[in-house]
Amino acid sequence: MARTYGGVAPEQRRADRRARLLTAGLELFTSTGFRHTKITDVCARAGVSTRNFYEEFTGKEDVLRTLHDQINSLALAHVTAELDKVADADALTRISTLLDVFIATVTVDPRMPRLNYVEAVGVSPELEAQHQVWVDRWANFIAAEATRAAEHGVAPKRDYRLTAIALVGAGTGLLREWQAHDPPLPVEEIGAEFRAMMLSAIMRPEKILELPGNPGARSGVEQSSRAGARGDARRT
Amino acid sequence: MARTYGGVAPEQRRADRRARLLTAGLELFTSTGFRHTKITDVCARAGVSTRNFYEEFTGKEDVLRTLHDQINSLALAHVTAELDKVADADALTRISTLLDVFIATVTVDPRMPRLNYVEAVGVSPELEAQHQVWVDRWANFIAAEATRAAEHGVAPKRDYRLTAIALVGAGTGLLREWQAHDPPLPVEEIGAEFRAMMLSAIMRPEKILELPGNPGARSGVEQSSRAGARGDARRT
DNA sequence: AACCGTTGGTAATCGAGATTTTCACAAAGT
DNA sequence: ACTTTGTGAAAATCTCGATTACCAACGGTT
Repeated sequence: MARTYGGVAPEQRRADRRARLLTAGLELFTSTGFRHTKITDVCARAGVSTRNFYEEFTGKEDVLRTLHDQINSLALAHVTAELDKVADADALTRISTLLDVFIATVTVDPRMPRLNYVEAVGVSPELEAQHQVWVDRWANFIAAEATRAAEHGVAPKRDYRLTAIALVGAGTGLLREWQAHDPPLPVEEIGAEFRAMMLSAIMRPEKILELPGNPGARSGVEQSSRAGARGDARRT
Repeated sequence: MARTYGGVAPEQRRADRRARLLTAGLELFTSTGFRHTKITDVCARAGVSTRNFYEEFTGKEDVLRTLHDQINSLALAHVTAELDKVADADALTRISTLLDVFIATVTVDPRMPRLNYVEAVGVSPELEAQHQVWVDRWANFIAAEATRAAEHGVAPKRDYRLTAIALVGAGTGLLREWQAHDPPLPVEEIGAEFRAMMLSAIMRPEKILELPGNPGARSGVEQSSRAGARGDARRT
């Protein structure tokens, strides 16, 4: 067993087919849409037989999950690499770096945000779990940098977990719009907005605003539990 | 034609079935997941035959689109109603109101954000278009309030379109996490975070930060077009 | 009370696409 | 050259769910 075929090792041939399937999947999922792409379409475009498909993946979703992971991993790798290079820069520079590299990486190819933020949503519990994991990772990243900024005295010392989650959401929203809009939104403006929002969210004072006399909105709409509605979220 | 059956007019019976189908759809789409719910499931739970189903809807997606629209419309109605009540309050109070009412409305039932931000994503071009329309509406709303704040001198005069889109994304992200997390995130903290982020994003100065000497990240990663990387996005 | 038009539920059809199996070939070892 | 075995294409099967068609029941009408 394990002979070399066609000049290349079987391992290599396998890897090639797998790579081609992933490429085809990325292309079709983001154009036809995941729901409407058939396995045979992917196989046809990749030049791979269905038999080989099932040798590599358990089904369509498996391909999607792999792509989703790949894209996030790629971005994370780029970000960590850059962050290492500016290991001892000031905190705000590091945050800007994190963000610039992230945006730069995923906007290289509009199919990446499309797959990550549109096609891979609401497909299966497994994929939702995977999404959850990545949101956590990115949020932790952001929170860690924010904490660092706080230690350097350029941001207040507080819990940044929710802020980080909201920032991940902001980035997701911007990128989803970016890839959907026609005419396309300029990448530079997306990046600038994301950066400004992140910096202002991190550097903002604990109490943004003490509402005068009338404290916020209060009326007809049935409201579940409205404690802490004046911005006094706090931990510990 | 048009007799009264079972005591009620046929119109009424139709409307009832339609309503029951929508309720069943909301329940099943958010538990089983849209992909994996079958039309017959919806019919069974609603106590409606497939024949009647096709009298009301063209298919599963039609139900989903209707629900998506309903939820957004509900939230918008609540928000505009409240905003009218504080028509001449100061700008920041209005913004807080907008936000509080929105959060209060959609967190009444976790199935709403689940359907809106998870199940209804990446299903079909039509649904994506509908999503786009709603993002635009909400973003315009936010941008209008921000502009109002600027006119009152509590925020800089600038273009708030992208900021508004990012804020919509932030809200989406927070709510998606909220409905997915176990143990659940406290609603009050979500609201507080969203409000703080919105206020700091709107009130932030034009130039958040002039990067010192080394201007941001620049290196290995291939970058598409990096003009404006120092935050000089501007219109007109 | 018999009739007719409308309505609803059930059961059959129909089609699409995923998964498996078969078959022929090609390449390596002997 | 011959056998053996991995490999790929295509065809066959097989399952599932959407859609349609049919039949029964019901209520008002005469």
